[in-house]
Amino acid sequence: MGKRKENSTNLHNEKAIVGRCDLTYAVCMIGGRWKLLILCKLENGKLRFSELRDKINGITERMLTLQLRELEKEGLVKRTVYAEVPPRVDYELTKIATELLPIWGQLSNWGAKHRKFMKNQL
Amino acid sequence: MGKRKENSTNLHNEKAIVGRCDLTYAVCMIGGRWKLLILCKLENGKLRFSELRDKINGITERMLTLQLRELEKEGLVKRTVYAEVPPRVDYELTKIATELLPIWGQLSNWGAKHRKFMKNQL
DNA sequence: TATGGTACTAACAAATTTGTAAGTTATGGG
DNA sequence: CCCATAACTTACAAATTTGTTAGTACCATA
Repeated sequence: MGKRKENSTNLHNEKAIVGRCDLTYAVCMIGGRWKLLILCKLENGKLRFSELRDKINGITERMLTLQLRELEKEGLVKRTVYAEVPPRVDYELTKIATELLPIWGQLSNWGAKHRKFMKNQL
Repeated sequence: MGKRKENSTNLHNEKAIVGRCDLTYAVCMIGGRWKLLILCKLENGKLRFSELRDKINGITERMLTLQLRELEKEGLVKRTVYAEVPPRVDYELTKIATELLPIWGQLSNWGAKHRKFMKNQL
């Protein structure tokens, strides 16, 4: 997002953990505040910047841009720019990102179950 | 971890997202720097505080405490205190946490695959 | 010539998470 | 009485993420 400081313990720890653990690596990849939401919106096909912005309640253009840029770097979304005026850009999931979908389904089910479970604890 | 500020846009956004999306809810739950590592160490049974600390390279006692406390609140680990001196405390996964294990397996595989894929991009 | 729409970027501020360093508690053994 | 030990706390500082506000470029159209 902003650039990170080289030589911080923080960065060092993160690298050490992510470097060893594929699970943490995978989870870090989708760890930003809005990333999962963005990816979910793209499940059914391409969307342009403004469509994403309008579908995601509360996100600012800055945040949308930042998270899309990261997702792009990570190879999870593909960005296509059309040479038009006014500009048009669209985003879609990459192949490897779509392979996450079934896993998300399961995680999501688990989440729903956990949520109910916690409610009953009150 | 530290208490969060009521009425911040930040908190508000998080609540709104997590409130609606089971997937984000599930991912947030394991989102701290050290949480997955801790949970993984507990896969094979109970461990005491000092054992966790020693098995997790680079973690400080403060961080270990914080993350364990959250995991406990979230119902993912169970904490047991023995009335001894010096104190003894151990931690174990709860039932609902163990239901995540197969999903982690898949995510982890995906992570490994993605990592290879990215290497080949260079 | 002024306007409008789209997809951004820049500068700054606030909130949140993570790390550092130094205590604290209680008690059994010497 | 003093010390060691395990499992924490506390106060503070640094790093990182998120949010706010105000711009930018482009050119077809009015």
